Amino acid sequence: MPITLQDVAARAGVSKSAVSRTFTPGASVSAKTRAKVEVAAQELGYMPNVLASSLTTGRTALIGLISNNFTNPYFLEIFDLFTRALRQAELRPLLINLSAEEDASKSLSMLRQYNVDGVIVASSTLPPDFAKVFHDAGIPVVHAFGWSSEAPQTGRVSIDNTEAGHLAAVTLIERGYQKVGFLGGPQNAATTADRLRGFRTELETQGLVPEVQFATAYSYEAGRVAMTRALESAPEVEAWFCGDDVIAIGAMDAATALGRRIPADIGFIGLNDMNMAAWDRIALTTIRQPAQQIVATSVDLIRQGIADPTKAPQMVLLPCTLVDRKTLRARS
Amino acid sequence: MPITLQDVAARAGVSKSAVSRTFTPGASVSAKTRAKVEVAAQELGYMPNVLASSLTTGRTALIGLISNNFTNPYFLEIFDLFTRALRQAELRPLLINLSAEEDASKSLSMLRQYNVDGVIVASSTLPPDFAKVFHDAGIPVVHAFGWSSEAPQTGRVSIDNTEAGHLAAVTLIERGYQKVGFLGGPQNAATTADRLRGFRTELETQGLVPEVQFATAYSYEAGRVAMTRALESAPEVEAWFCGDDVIAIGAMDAATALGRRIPADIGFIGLNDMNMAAWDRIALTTIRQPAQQIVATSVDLIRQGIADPTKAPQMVLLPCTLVDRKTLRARS
DNA sequence: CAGGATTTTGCAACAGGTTGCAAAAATCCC
DNA sequence: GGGATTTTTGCAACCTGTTGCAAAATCCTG
Repeated sequence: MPITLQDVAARAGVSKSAVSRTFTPGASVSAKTRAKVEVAAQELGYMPNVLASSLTTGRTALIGLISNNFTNPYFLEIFDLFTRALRQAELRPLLINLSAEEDASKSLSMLRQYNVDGVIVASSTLPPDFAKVFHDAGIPVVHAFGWSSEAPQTGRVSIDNTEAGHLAAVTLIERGYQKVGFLGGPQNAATTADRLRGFRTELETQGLVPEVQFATAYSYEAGRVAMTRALESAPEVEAWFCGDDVIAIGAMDAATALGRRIPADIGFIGLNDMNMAAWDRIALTTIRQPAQQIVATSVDLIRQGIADPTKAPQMVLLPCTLVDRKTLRARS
Repeated sequence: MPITLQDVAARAGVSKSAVSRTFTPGASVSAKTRAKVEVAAQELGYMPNVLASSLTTGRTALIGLISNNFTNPYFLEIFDLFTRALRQAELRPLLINLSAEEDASKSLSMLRQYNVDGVIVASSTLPPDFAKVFHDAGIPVVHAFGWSSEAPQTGRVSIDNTEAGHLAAVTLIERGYQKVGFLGGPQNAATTADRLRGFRTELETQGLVPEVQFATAYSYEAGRVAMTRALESAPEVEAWFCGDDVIAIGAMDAATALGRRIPADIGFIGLNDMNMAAWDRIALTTIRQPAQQIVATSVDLIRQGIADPTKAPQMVLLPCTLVDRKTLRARS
C-alpha cells in the first residue's frame, strides 16, 4: 500500500508523466505543474520506487561492495570509509562477504540479478583477476587495496606494494639491522609477492638477503603461529617486516611469549597503520596506507565508470609513508 | 543486453509464463517444460531480474543492515556473522553507516525506496525507539545488541544487560574488590543504563556503591580519556567494570600510562569478549555476549517477520557468561 | 494580433517479470 | 474408450516508473 506515481498524479490532477518528470532532474516541467506535483507528493508522502525506475533507466545506485577480510580490524575502518564515500556519491553498498560465499562466481550472478551499477572489491587477498570478471560482464569495477604488478586491466587503486617493500627495507637498514626477515600474508596473495620483491631488491643493494616466511591469513592467529615457527627456524633474525599490522601484532605476541623484548631484542615493522597500531600497548612502527585517499579515489573511479561505461579502466597508485612508533630500535 | 525471460521463452518454445513458473518455487509446471526451459536458460545464461520481479511480488530479499558502530572492532565480527547468516537465509544486506547519515529519518525513506524486506539494526548506542520507525512503517525490524528495559515493542535480540551488570558485580565482589567503579559507554545509550542498574543493585546487597563514569563513545580513545579523568577524580577505585571491551582497553592503557599495574594495582572487566580480548597483550577478563546466537536469532526473527507480517514482534534475551583472563586478580 | 518558434503535456508503449483465469492437455477411473 | 478430474499452459492484465512522439499550450517577434 505504498503511495505510487499514479496516486500522486491523480491528486495533483496531472498525468503520470508529469509526476515522473518532476522527480527526474533535467526533465521538462513547468514551474506550475512542478509545484502542484510537489504539494501532492508531500501530502501523500510519496517516494519514487528506485527499483521500478531501474527497469527503464538501468540504474539502481547499488554498488556491490565485496570483501573477504572480515577478520582484519583494519577493514572495519575501510568499510567505514567506503560507506561514507558512497553515501556522499548517492550510491548504496550491497555488502558481500566473500569468505561466506562458497563460490565466487555466484556473487557475479547475484550482483547481476540486482543490477548493480558498479562493484568495488576491497581486498588484499583476492586474486588480481577476480575483478576482471565484472569488467568483462560490462560492470564498472575497481579493486581497492589489491594492486599487483601482474594484475590485468581493470580499475585499481592501491599503494605501490613494491615501493612499500622498499620503504620497509630502507627503514630497517637505516636502523642498522643486518639480519632481517619478511613475514608475508598468504603466499598466494599477489600483494605479498610485490611487497617481498620490493623488500628483497632494496636489501640486495646492501648485499643482504631476507629470511622469508608466510602467514596463512591476515589475522592475529596466523601471525602468531607463523612467528612462533619462524623464531624456531630463524632465531637470528633481528627485525621482521610483516605483511600487515594485525599479523605484526600476532607475531610480536609470539616473540614476547618466547621471552624476546621488543624492540631491544627484536624489531617489527607492519603495514597499514590501522588505528589500533597507535594504541599504547601496541605502538607499532608501520607503513601507512592512505586509506582515505584510496577509498575516495575508488569511489570516484566507479562514478566515472558509471557515467561513461566506455571509459578505459584506470589504475592509480598512491604513496605510502612510514609511521615511526616503538617497535623498531632508534636510528643508530 | 542481458538475457530476459522473453529470450528464454522463445528459445525453449514456450510462453513467458512457463519460464517464470520454472523459476518460481511451488508453481505449476510439468517436468517436461521445466526441463526445456532449464536447458534454454542454461544455454543463454539467463538469470531472473530480482528487481523486476520485486515489482509484482513485493519481495526484494534486501535487508537494511544499519549500524553506527564503525569504530568498534567488535562490530566487524558482528558484520561477519550477519553477512554469513543473511547469506544462508538467501537475504542480502544493504549496509547503512548511520554515523555518516546526517539524518536518521533519511535512512527510512531510502530503505523504502529500495523496498527492503526487513531491517536489522545492529547497534548498542542507537536509541531503543529507533527501530520503531520501521515497525510503524510496516517493515519487519529487529534491533540486535541494543536491548533495553524501556524499549518499545519491536523485535529485539540481546543479552540481558541488567544481568550482565549483576554478573560483573558478583565477579568483582567474589575477587574481594571493595572500591569498584563503572565506566559506561555513552551515557544516553539505553544499554548503559541497564548495565549500571544491574551492577548497582548487586553491589547494594553488599552495602557497596560504585563510582560511576561515562565514556563519550565505544572507542579506545574515549575509554582512555575517561579513565585518565577517573584516575584523577577517584584514584581509590580498585576495579572497574567497563561498558565494552574496547573502552576497557583504552582505560587500561590510561592506567598503565599512569604507572598502575594490572591486575596488581587495579583491575578491569570488560564486556563483549571480542576476539581481540584474547590477544596476549590484552588478555582481558570480560563478559561474553553470545554474538553468534544473537545474530542467528535476529535473522531468524526477520525471516519470520517477512513470512508473516502480522506476527507480533518478538523479544529474546540471551545469557552472557564470564570469560576469565588476566585483568582481575585471582579469587581471594 | 497573427504566425512561427519553443516549451509543456499526455498518450501509449515499454522495461522484465508475475499471476488470475479460462482453455487445452494429461490423467484417472470404471 | 468415454467422461470426469486434475494438471499444465498461454493470454492478457498488471506491478511502478520512464520516455518518444505528437498535440496542446505558451511565448516571442514584428
